[in-house]
Amino acid sequence: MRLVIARCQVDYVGRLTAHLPMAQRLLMVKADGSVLVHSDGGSYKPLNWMSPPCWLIEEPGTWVVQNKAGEKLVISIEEVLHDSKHELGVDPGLVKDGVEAHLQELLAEHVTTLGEGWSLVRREFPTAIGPVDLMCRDSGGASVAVEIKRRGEIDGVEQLTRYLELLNRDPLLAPVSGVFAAQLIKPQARTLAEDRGIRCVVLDYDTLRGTESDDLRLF
Amino acid sequence: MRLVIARCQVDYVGRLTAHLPMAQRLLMVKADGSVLVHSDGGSYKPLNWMSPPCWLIEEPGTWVVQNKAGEKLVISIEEVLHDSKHELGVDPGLVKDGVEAHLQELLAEHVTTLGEGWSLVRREFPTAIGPVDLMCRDSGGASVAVEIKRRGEIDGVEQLTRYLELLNRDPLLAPVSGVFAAQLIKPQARTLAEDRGIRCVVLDYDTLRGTESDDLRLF
DNA sequence: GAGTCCATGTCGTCC
DNA sequence: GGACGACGTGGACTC
Repeated sequence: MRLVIARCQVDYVGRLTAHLPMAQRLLMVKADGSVLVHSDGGSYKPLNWMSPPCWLIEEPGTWVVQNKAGEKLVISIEEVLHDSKHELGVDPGLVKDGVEAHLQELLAEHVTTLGEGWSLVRREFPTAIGPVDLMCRDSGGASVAVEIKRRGEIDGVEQLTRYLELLNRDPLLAPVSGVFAAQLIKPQARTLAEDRGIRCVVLDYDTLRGTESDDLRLF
Repeated sequence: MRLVIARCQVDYVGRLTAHLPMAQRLLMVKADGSVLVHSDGGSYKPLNWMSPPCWLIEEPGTWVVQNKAGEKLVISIEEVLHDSKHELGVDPGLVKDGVEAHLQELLAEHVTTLGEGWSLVRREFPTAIGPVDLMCRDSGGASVAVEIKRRGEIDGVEQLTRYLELLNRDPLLAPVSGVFAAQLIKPQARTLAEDRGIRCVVLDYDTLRGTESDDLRLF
């Protein structure tokens, strides 16, 4: 990784056109050739950048970074205040927990959270327009499609509605009802869902995990 | 801005839980207290970070960055390989061109691109669930709601569908038809749109801009 | 503050 | 490689 602090001006031409006037910034050149232009504030997003795979051509006072698609980043350098290189090696990568995939696993294992006597047909139940998170049967044997979200918003309700519309055309499955399950359900999403006859269920991640721990403790 | 190259381990606890094993990385501390942890590859997104406003408490071998919401980033430092500080000053900021807002402007000025004799009622036509990009009248005086996207995907069709459903309840406007206009329309979005009686129009940014230039040349 | 929508979104995964 | 959905989405803008 190369770190350069420089007074520079940056122009990007690609999916859009963008210009950064002359000012002092950090230029970060990663081992894969990608370049990031950071200011001393804002958030984690650089002011400008080029993602790998891309190539940096360095001339005195001008860097040109290009990718295969023809997007181009031109950096004009007026003054270099710092320039250092560092060997970091390959990163072992991030380990995450608590995301939707895990919620789905937990709920699949404890499908009775949704109703007494319910059973799981399968996770990622395939349809022509994409997989339904969980397909279940309720205690009466009726099909229920379950959409799981961390944050339940209007998009998720639309998604489940599309699935239900399609699934209910299949005479082997119909009638299929819907459950919208999320750690947090926004009021507007709840209103839309209930208006469409979709049941809303708020999930508690710790309780689901706790249930799992309890199960394990039985052995 | 402070740049530290260090062998470190990072743990984030907040909206999710994430862990980075011990390895060499760049730690960037910005003037506003925000912290970014970068590896020597990937793209512009840091492996881990804390956005401002947040506070860094530095102890020997351990940094703790926290925000008001209680999210926490704990960085355990085993070895420091580089540590430098730089005064960058405030950045003048980025100037952009070619985004959706500009597409909307251009199409609003050249609404006849959509059809002979069409006229613009208004941009950002207000509805209870959000503004419609363009409200037009066709040559016969019928209302047309236009949704503009840079990339036309399924979400955009759903959005326009919601607007149309609402607008068609208004006897003063109904019947309202829909146009889905985008620089690129994904096949699935096109299928869904046309299935719902929504017309799809592919926009050419340069042609729209060219049309504008021609107009200007007349003066 | 909540709701809504754009983004050079980026990122993973599945096909 | 393309399509699709999640994201610690972030950020801007409206009400």
